[in-house]
This record gives sequence, C-alpha cells and structure tokens, in this order.
Amino acid sequence: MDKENIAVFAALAEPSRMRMVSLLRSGPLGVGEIAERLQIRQPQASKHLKVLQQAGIVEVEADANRRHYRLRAEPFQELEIWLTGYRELWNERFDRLDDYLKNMPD
Amino acid sequence: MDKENIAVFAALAEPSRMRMVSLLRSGPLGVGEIAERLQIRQPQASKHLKVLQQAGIVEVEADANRRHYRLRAEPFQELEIWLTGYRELWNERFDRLDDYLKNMPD
DNA sequence: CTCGAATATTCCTGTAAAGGAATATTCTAA
DNA sequence: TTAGAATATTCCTTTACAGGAATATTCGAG
Repeated sequence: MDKENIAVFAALAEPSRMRMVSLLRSGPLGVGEIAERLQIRQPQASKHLKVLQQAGIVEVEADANRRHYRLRAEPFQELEIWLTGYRELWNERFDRLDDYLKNMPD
Repeated sequence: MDKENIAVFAALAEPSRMRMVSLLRSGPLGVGEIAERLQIRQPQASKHLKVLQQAGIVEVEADANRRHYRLRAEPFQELEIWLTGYRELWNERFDRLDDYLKNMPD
C-alpha cells in the first residue's frame, strides 16, 4: 500500500536477508553469528543488516563491541494488515477470520 | 522462506506494480485501463504485468485483442502462511489466532 | 485483405544495488 | 595505552532492472 511496505518488500526480496530474518525468529544474534550461520562474509552481513534496519524489520542493541540484532514486530503486523485487504480473494473462510480479527480482544 | 516468496516480494517491491495489485483487487482489468489509471505508458504496464505474472501474482485471460489480468489467490495465501511463522513475535493474542487458523473448518 | 486498436517486445541508457577486498571504527582487557 | 575482537564503511566492479522510444504482433471490423 504505502512507501513503508514497499521498503519491507524490497528488503525481503533478497535471499540472504530473507534467511537472516528467518534466522532471527529464534532470537537476537550478533553479526558474527549471523554471518557464520549464513555462510556469508561479515561485511556483507553488516550491509544486509543495515538494509533490514532501515526498512524497520530489525533493531539493534549495542552491547560493548557486540551488536545484537533482533526482529521488530511492526512490519509483520503491517503486512498482516495489508494482507487482510486481499483475503476476500480466496474464500469465505476468511470472512469469518476477518470477523475474528475485528472483534479480537486486546 | 523459499524462492517463490522471494519472487513475490521482489515483484511487489516496485511502486507501479504494487499499485497494479491494489487496483486489481476490485476485479480484472485490461492493460490499457491499468496504464491509464496508473498514469504510466502502455509498454511499461505490459512489462510490469509480465513480472507480476511470472511471480504468479497475476494471471491473464485472452479475449480477442484484449488481455484481462486478474489477481491469483495463491501468493497471498502463501504470504499468509509465511507470516504465521512470525506471529509469535508480537503478542500472545495471536497464539489464539494460530489456534483459530489451525482448527478452522474448510 | 487491409486498417486500426490493443498489447507485447526490443533496444538503448541510466541508475541502484550486490559482492569482494581493504580499511576504519569502537570497545575491552591487560 | 596498546592489541585484538567485533562490527561498520568505503571503494570498485559487475549486473539487474526501470523507463523511453520505437517497432512488432495479433485480432476483429469492414
């Protein structure tokens, strides 16, 4: 819909970054660990993390030398919301889901 | 997660294409109408539609001279599924949503 | 069978983005 | 205060992709 979603899609449209995001589901990680697990070089890892950060997908916490990158919830929530505009596409099961989401308690 | 999602993200990471997808929510359209409503030239519209088609986001039905482009449901369903892997990120409300989705009747 | 409408394709050019390599920065420990 | 670990940044080169312009294709009407 808007500019921010475009940035999120662009950030995720790259295999290494997609794998980073998947990796970070299990919790925050440092740059070195990410690079190692993804079998990429540290500078590339830093660059990709920067892109993810600028897209708001990831946030960083400094701990001395280390930087811990962690997933942010908001972009995923926004994708969820964006997707609701397309649920009517497939079938009426999701009309019920829409109702559920609308009435969902906090 | 996989290659197909990457292609979908890449296809949506472009403003004109994103607007096309949004436009097509209200139903199939021909290339000329799409180009006109998006204020882009016809060749660019055709090119973007081709990208969307190759990503599986859109399908085309030939009607004489005309080509009617329509949204496909599958990529949106897959995004939905992909997103469920991230719902745990924000809060436990969505644990209930997960239950709902799992037990959702066909 | 020719014309015009609708759409697709090709060619060209500019630009953005990715990876490699090297280097810069920042912090802790000693 | 210096060494080394962890991370970021810069520079360079290559490649992908977007838009413009022109042209090709395909179809129905007449």
